[in-house]
Amino acid sequence: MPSLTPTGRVILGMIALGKQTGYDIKQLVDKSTRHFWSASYGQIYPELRRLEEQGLVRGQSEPTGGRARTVYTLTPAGEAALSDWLEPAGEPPFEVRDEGMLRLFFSDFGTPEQRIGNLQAMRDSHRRVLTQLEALDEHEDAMPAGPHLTLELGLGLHRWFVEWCEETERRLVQEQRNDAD
Amino acid sequence: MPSLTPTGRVILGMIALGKQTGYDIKQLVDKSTRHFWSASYGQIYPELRRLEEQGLVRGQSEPTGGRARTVYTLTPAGEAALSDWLEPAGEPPFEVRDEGMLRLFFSDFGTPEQRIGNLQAMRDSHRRVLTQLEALDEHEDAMPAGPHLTLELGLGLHRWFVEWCEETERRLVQEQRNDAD
DNA sequence: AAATGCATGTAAGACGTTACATGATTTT
DNA sequence: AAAATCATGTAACGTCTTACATGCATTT
Repeated sequence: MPSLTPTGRVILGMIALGKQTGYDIKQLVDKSTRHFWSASYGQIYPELRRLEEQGLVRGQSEPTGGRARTVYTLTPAGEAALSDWLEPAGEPPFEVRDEGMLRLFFSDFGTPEQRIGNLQAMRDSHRRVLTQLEALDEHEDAMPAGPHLTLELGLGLHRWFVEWCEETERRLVQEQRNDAD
Repeated sequence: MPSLTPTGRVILGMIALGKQTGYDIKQLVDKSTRHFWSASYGQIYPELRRLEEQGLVRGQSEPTGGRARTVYTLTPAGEAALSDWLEPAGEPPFEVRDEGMLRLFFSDFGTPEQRIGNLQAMRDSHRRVLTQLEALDEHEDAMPAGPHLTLELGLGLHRWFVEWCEETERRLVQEQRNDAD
């Protein structure tokens, strides 16, 4: 049996959470896991069909009026696959792709102003994510423990990032002033 | 003129830093940017040729004894492209793919032990990265400001992660005890 | 003599986004 | 009547990893 693809993992979980259509799944991904795990329609719909072929989900046509609609549920095999995957296993893949950091890394080839500008751009982008996460945090009470944990983690992480950028910016500005003397 | 591909960006910068061969570039990527920007041989070698076609780098054959070796340098156009890209521009792409967090997110479908186990696995993986970064930090003095900044950022980030995991683990264990009463 | 490091490369496939297309339903 | 939302899907393209293959040079 072929193992779950990356997008397959999130889909299975989202169906377990009660999301029924590809559209629903995408909505929730954008709202809740986007900051550490994203997915696009171009992945979701084909993957749903693959999961069905593998017998992990079952889709039933349930139109809303004249609008086509396929509702998915987990099969017992799907529940088992989700359960298996939830078992802690070695180092879980962790990846970051941060172009702001890459610009910082090569910032010796630019001006001090560019370096600080890039730092500010990073700060702004983390602030923006933070604002979005803070909006979600207001329905905190209606949230299961798992989603709540990752929300807290995201909030803490981006707050830390913003602070680091601010602190570093102050330090660089200070150093620049000292050099001017 | 076609814009720089993701891998193209890091290659151009690495050549500017004095790395001459595909092999050298890969070594430095693994040592220094891996934690926020990775690249594989399968990308690097073809991309070097594309960059040459675009006139951004120039390759010259400089064998070491009987061993083939191609040494790359930036052309003026390549320097300009690097310089352009270094200019702060909007929100720099930032992506995280964290399977540990995804497991946490769905942890309501598992046992409390699994949740804690996954938290510990996350902690361990961040500790491992931390150890690697700390080893690099010892040659701190010989490091340009840019690379030094990103190293500090990586150290702080993974330290924060480890602490968050530890703190959360304590809290979860505590709650589990309370529930047992 | 063997192991490690230097050096280059490719083929296959997995993974992903973007942009486009379509049309019904609900809200304003 | 228009705009927003619900709902599904595909084609093209871009990107990336993995696994494999090759062979010289240097160190042990």
